[in-house]
Amino acid sequence: MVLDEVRHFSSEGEASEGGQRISAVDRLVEQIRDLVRERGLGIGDQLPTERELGERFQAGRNTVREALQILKAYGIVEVRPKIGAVLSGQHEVAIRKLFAFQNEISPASFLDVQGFRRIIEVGVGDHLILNATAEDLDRLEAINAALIDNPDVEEAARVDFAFHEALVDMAGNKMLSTNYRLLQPLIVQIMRVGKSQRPAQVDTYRAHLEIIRALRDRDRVAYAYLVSRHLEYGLQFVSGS
Amino acid sequence: MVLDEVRHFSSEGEASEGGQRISAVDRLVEQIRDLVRERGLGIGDQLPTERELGERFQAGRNTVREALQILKAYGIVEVRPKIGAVLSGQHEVAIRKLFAFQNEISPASFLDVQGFRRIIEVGVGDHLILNATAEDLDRLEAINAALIDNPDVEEAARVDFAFHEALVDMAGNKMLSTNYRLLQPLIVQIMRVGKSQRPAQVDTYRAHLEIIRALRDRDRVAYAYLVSRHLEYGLQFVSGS
DNA sequence: ATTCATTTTTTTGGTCCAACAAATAGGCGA
DNA sequence: TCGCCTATTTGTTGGACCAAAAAAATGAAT
Repeated sequence: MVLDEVRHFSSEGEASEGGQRISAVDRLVEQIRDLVRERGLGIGDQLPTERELGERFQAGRNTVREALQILKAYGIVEVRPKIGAVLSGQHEVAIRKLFAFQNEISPASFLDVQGFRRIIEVGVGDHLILNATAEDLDRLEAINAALIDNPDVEEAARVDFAFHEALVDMAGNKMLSTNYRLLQPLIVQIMRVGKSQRPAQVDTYRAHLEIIRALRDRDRVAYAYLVSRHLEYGLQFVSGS
Repeated sequence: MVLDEVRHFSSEGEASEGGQRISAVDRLVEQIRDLVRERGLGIGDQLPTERELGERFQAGRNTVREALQILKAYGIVEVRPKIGAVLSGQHEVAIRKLFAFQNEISPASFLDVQGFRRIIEVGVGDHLILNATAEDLDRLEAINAALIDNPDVEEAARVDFAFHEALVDMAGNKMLSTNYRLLQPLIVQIMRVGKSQRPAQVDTYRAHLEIIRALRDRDRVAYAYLVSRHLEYGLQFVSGS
């Protein structure tokens, strides 16, 4: 059965500058982003319904849906039945998820991750030595305290990460914190391995205490040494090649 | 017109453990990933057609398309008209794109990015001082040479980034390189601003030369100082608050 | 007859629509 | 106040058509 109404595509002027033909879906992604910017929408605000978006931007509902899937994968929106698409603050989560999407752990990446951490955590030392307040260090100690008598390996690994995360966050650099958190899944996995032995857990607790003490003493050499040693310690659990 | 064949959904056992109902699209994403794993497909290999995937996994073509949009957003596949979906090695590119998706440049993030770079680039110093070969340094100089007499601001910024990227890559840490590259769009934008003035471009070239010299001399103190100063130099072009 | 260029056919992604299923917000009544 | 009902909206499917590109068929020239 032939439809009476035939749709005519690509009637737009086809800018002289060639470029690859932009798909309707990609165009919609941009248009929806613009819409959000125009209206100054924030997290929690909701977008028009799929049908409305389609009508507004001259696109079919399936096309709108495909665009929304992309926005969803990017963590920009979250779609709930009946409610529609609402602006979501899950952007960073999406990045993290994507980052760990096919990053299987290999012995080599163990070394890489620890090397990365060493550069970061030693690197923030200068700033921490100068600017860490007593409250900051108390907070570190509070986090560290949750490490002892924690029978759950998974939970202990999480606390361990929280300690190092807090350390990095104290540098007050958003990019730094974001990048460090990106490796969270990998780091936690390394920690999980280390935490399976009980004595190791106590060693971790003590190493953290020493690091805090170095910060209190504003001893940057000791800090750098202790952090390096602590991270190398974690490697001993990796079955070497 | 009522369809003769009525589809019956959710006939699968509905695992006792509640959990949120998995959408058909998400299920398809997993199934396609499994398919790739099963067949041991690598980059460049192509997936079945959308219609085939739909038939194989009992899903409509639109559903398959939505799943493919997600895989595409993740950089797992690349869809070419007529060819179909082919496995893509653009995973990292996708991460980078996603990372820069809503990271608008603000004066604050300028500072953040430069601070992050300082920690990284200074941090790799120890390794470079010890392990950089003459060939490595020659390569750096070759890249740097492309900086002079380059009238195109965009191209000069790219070369500038390539220099710093090579520096970081020389550390031989994949995680480090990946994370550094993540900031590429932001860094290049900073550089673009700096390159708009001609004298700044020459200054950049000279600063790079000094850094290379410090590495040749295996002078770690000079290296750290020069890198820090070079990165701070870039900040002077940011219109302060 | 073979080879190359051209035309036609087929295949496949891109887009849209109509229909129905499922979920739920919001109204309505007990 | 509580529970039910309805209307609306997303979730999913099948079908139709278009455009582009590959594949196949055709034909001409050597």
